[in-house]
Amino acid sequence: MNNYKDYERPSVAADIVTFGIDSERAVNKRELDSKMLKILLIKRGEEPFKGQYSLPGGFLRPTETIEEAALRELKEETGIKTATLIPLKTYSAPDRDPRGWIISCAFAALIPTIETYTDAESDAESSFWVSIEMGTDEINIANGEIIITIENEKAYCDKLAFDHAQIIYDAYLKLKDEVVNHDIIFDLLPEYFTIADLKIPYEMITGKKEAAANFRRKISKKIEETDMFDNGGAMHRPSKLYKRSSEQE
Amino acid sequence: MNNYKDYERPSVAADIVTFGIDSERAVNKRELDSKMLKILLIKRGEEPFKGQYSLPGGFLRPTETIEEAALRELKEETGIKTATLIPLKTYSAPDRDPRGWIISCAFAALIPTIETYTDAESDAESSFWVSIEMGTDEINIANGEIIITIENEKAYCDKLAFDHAQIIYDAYLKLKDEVVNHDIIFDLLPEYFTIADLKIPYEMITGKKEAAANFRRKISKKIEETDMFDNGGAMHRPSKLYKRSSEQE
DNA sequence: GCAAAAGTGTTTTCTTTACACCCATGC
DNA sequence: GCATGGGTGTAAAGAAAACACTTTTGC
Repeated sequence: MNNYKDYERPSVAADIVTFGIDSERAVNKRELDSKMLKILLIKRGEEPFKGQYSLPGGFLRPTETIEEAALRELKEETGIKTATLIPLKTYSAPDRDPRGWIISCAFAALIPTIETYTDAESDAESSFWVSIEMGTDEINIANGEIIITIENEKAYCDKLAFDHAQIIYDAYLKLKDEVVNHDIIFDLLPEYFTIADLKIPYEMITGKKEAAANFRRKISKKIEETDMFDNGGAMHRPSKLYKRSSEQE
Repeated sequence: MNNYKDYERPSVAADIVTFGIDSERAVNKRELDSKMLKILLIKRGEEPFKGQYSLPGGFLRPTETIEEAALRELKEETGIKTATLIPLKTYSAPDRDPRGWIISCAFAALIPTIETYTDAESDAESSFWVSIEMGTDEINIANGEIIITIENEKAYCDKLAFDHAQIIYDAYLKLKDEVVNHDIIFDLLPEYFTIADLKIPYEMITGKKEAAANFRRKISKKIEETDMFDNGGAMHRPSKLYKRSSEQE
């Protein structure tokens, strides 16, 4: 083997698909609060892909790990200070970036309910939350403004820069897999939550409706009752607040 | 954002934890064939970590993806031509390699039964298969010659170079997770196999014994009968050979 | 009272677990 | 015959699904 310095080196970036649940208080007291799964995008102000959307991200520095780089960029570009990071794959097609040889370590980042994180704390003008919904062969982003088409596991979208359509698709699949197999759903919720807070995002992400009584039983081992209640003045019985069960898995 | 060329660039390597099932025909006809989960290691002939063990791997080239780099290095260093690659995380601690700033995209690679791949086809003198067994707080490699100690998800071993002890530990956990949740066990088997070929590795990897009758039922939906039988002259009823079910999941 | 969602109970179905038993083979 | 692992049957226990019903709230 030759000396490692003989080899050309790529630039290494971290790109982040940030997921959050947006809870908008219902205007009409007869309705449930509307909950949406959202991701963070950036509108690109410069070339390449000027005017298109991209994921927050940036380059790895010699003094940090790639996870630290991801969190640093997330903070710089969106104001978010803490998040659960889930590593996705590394995107390394030689032609994925027209600027040159740049590979990207992609992450999914999960933050507890969005409202507590945006506006007040955000120092980023350019990043914004958009809704994301998974269909059978497409992903609908920002209520139809951005549509990712899926064909044979490949994702296409001409409004998203680089291979970010593919990264978003892969991130969504990973999120779903983690929700089904590893209780990661709790990382999208605040410390205290109602059963509905848990059930609605769960159904959106997995794409499957659950009967209320059955869902309650299924997750009962993973949560603990508190003696608090939540009722946004809605016209129905108040919901008990739960927290994540303290026993380890 | 500045021009990307302003940033210093790391060397990027791919390191591979190659898993395979080694089936040694039993000497005594009264015994079952012994099956072991094994991984591929390399004895380092040069500094750093001269004399210690490391994973096969090498540097990413500008014309290939990191997956292609992993498969190329696997072929060059071990003679293995095809494998199922599972991406692990990227290891990027700034001080992980004493030679300089080198980050590593790690992969698990799964190959069908070892014997068909080694000796005859291998053009690598330096790589070799060693057994791997997971205990509660340690990993036993090569029948006790290499012991990885686990403490709080951190892996330590002074016989393994770089952070490769940690990579092997993470790879094992990932393999286990994939076997439990995603039927990846079939990628460790040849096209035709007996129920025992399936059950023994499954139990070794998951660390849980399954009652034979129940295991058979559990996996019955995922396999198809053939009209072939396998009996290495053993003193018991011959085993029917099965293949993976052709229906997609 | 009424609508809406929270929450409980019951029955049915399916899957998982445990265990008893028969089958085919080489010696 | 006998030991060994391959393979089947069956019953109990547990989890998932379906559905009917009660509770608490704001108007």
